Amino acid sequence: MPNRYKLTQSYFLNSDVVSLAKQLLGCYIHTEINGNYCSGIITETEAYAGKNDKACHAHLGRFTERTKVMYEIGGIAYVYLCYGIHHLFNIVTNTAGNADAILIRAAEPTEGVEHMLERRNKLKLTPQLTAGPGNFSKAFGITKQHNGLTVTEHQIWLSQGTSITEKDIVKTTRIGIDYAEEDALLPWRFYLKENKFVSKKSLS
DNA sequence: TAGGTGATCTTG
DNA sequence: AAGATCACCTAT
Repeated sequence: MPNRYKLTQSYFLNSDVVSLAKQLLGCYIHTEINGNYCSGIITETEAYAGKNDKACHAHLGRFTERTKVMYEIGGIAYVYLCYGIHHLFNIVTNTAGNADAILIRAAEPTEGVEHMLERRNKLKLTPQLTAGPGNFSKAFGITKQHNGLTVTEHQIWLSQGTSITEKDIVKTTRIGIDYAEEDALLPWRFYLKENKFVSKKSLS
């Protein structure tokens, strides 16, 4: 694996979840699960801004068995089951009590593609192998059993990537949150403009 | 474009 | 205790 700087917990304590969601683009994500090492470049993220965001599971301080890890200190995983099938991977950010999180929606594979293909039951590397939050998590081997684990040590960790500038980033609305009324219009989904490993290109 | 899928949450 | 909901994906 390339020698890169691992992102430490302090990186995830940023109180500006929207700007951090952008900064994660271009960073590497690594997993080593059941001995299978994989890595990829993060290409698509969404920001969820805690209690004041109608699209966030922690909106209005909702505190349940499922959402409780969102209130912990930044730098841990929030993984939950969506539509009965998909394990969606989020990184909790900010200091404890804020419940901010960033959904990782897609990545471009760099290492361990054979493990991704096997987990996804595919033969060829195509964008849909790792684009879309359910596909991404499955390819990288992330499941609900990683809920609450740090993303700065073993099993799941991130490292610095190439620097990305504003002009490389598309900002658009988040997906699948029509119930969030006016917050559904916030441009809090970010992806790398020239990258094919993205779940859904915005119109225009 | 519709249907599968099942944990989670809300309501009665 | 039951029904609605859901940060999605795949194949017709």
